Amino acid sequence: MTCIRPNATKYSFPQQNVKAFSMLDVKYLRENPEAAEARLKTRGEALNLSGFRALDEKRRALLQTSEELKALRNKVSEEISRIKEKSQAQDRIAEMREVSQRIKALDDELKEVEEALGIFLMTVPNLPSAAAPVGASEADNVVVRTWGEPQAFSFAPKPHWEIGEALGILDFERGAKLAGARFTLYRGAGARLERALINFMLDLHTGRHNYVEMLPPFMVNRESMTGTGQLPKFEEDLFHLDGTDYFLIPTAEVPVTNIHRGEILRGADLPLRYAAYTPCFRKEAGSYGKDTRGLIRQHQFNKVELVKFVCPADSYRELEALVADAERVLQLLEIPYRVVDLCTADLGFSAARTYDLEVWLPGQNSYREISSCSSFEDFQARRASIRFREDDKAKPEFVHTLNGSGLAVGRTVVAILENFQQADGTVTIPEALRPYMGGMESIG
RNA sequence: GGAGAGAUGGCCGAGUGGUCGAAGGCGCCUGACUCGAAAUCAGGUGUGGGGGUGACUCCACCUAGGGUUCGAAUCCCUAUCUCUCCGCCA
Repeated sequence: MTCIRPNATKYSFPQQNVKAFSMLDVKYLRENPEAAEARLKTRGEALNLSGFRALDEKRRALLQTSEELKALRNKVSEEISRIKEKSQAQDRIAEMREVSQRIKALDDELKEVEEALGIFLMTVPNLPSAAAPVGASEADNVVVRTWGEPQAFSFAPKPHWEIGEALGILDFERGAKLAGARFTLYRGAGARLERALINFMLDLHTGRHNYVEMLPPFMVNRESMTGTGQLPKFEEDLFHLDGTDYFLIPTAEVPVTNIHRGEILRGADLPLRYAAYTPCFRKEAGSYGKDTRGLIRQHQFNKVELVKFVCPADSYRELEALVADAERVLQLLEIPYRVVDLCTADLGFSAARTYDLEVWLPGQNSYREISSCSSFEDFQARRASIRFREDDKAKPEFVHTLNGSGLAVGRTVVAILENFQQADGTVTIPEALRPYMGGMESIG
């Protein structure tokens, strides 16, 4: 049983040099610019590192000059302190006044260079894992395995919005009245079904998969959004609360990964596995025509998220286990799905490797994403400064972070309605879920 | 929302302009003693960034960001967070 020992887990909470944080390893970029450019190119990122290298060199030159002057100032200031009669130190004080001014000028310039460097580095996506299939588009994703047989219907299966409306459990019109497009009102057994799924998933992951349940804030600050990679590049996808610096979370990944921002964890405590239910809020900018009907693409939806902090050596074994944990939900619910290995071109900004779970939706005669499980390697750990010490004497190293949906709840409702619909318009409730539905066997 | 107090290393806690990266204690590591352990004694014990093949060396960091000064943990300003009291509230 994994358990949280706050005092043991929180090995230390250092003041971190947040402004110097880098997303990709600066040393790696400095020493292997061609390799980095080539790998980024596989994800469609045409990047020229020459500007970066020029800035990097300028930074080091400025730093050296500034530090030499600081060493001088420290030395002379100490001499001044030893002189009893300050009138005898006037010339040196004047000299140091000038040195200080030069230092100030150098540091101002250095700050500008570091800001430019920071802005550049913050917007460079992660390097794809060497294991990720190289591809040019979504079409090059690789289906790794398929589970379950899409059932043959003796009638034309309906899309979930028709089923839900007919049963009186999904009300899209009133959702739109209350808030707008892409909002839905759940009613009666529909609301119960959503809640049952949340509890079912959390119980499974905490009870059988050894995750610790978390219930984080649903809005976070800018630092947290930057730590996981949503900012600075994707601000237009986020809901921001006017007059504050809070953002509504687009996924529990953000608050849960940032739980350990700025911390040094104990190697013995790894891996840490957290499960969290949260609503998720997304602007869905740029998807105007897509999935306008039904629950597939909402501004607000529920999700149970799995997050792991692991030793780099265990990273990919833990990713496979994470995928298996998410798959288990669909297996218990008896919903056919397939696992897709995303190609380099389809990877998200922060991800190094991603498996998507796609459920079969008979109402749409296609597989649709219901979970996305990724390893970020040390990308988020660098941004958020999350490290661990192998043992008490070891140097801190960056952890690897992983996360995956386990699962998107609204889309699971979609999958249940469409896969378990009956000819008479009712929907059978999967057996595993019935205890969570007060024993109800079917809706309608 | 109003009034006040505070934020120092893994933890506790000193420090109000110079030799302070920071006393002391606790914890931890190494060594001595021991059959072993405890106790005791001695030494050590932060992070990041430059430079050097290396021994090593320099710089920065006392919540964060500015300022004053030859010199700032220490003085000034701002922000954040914590605590106390009042008001309000699930």
